[in-house]
Amino acid sequence: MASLYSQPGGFTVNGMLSPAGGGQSLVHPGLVRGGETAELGEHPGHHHHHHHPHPGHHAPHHGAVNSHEAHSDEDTPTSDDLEQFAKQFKQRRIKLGFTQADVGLALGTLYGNVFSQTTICRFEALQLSFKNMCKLKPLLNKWLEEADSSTGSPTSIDKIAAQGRKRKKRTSIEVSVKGALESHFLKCPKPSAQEITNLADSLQLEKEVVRVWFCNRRQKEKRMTPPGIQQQTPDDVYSQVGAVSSDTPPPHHGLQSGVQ
DNA sequence: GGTATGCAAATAAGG
DNA sequence: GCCTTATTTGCATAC
Repeated sequence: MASLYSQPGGFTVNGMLSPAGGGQSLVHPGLVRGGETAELGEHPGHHHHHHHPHPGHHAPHHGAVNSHEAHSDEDTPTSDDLEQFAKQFKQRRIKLGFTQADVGLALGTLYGNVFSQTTICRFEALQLSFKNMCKLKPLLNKWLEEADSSTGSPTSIDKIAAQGRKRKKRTSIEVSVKGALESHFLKCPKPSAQEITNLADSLQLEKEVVRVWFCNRRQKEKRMTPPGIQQQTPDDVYSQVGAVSSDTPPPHHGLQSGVQ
């Protein structure tokens, strides 16, 4: 019973109707299909081979990514399909006079989940993971149909929307509060439930927010300090000889999509 | 004004 | 229930 999220009924917990702001961000790269490399992602001045707008030819799953569930209508699109769609989507969207934020909001009226301008932006720029792109494509496609089938007549795509938000609104933690959390983290990276409760209470934050903050903070810590790495300053080098690993793995953990 | 993007909340999935 | 890891998503703000 705990719908601690914004109730799809009326008001939201913290800001009410989203100011429609929002950007999105993620990071990189490109859609990488299950295991094959997709040349999506970036193309700073490069070639373009547009071929086949041709249905009938499906994704060449390499028999690895093959799913067997819910593929009612569409199979997994290929990276080309997505690229194609994204481009066309953006073009139409603009032609119809809608902004990315408009679309994000409209998705809320159509489906119940609102998306931010950021997400729409990233979709258009192919900056979401392949899987994520596949998930959003149908929604955007539907909006597109809805939108241009009714050119001229404002249908339902523009309303207050934002009613059935499923995702909790992102909490903005004040700088001073962050500082407090940070100092607690240094003392104790893994506080008990009780400690979290106390901390949440004193900082005037929801317990869940504090718990998640610590989880995320720990993740960040790991990213910053991959195992096998000796955080050593140039000076330490001299005194640490032969102490540990002989090499220094790159501090970067850039995988395909995810870590930032 | 919209749009892009860095940092990081919130979520998903397996323990 | 909470943790971890991987990922999705958006606030805030720079273009």
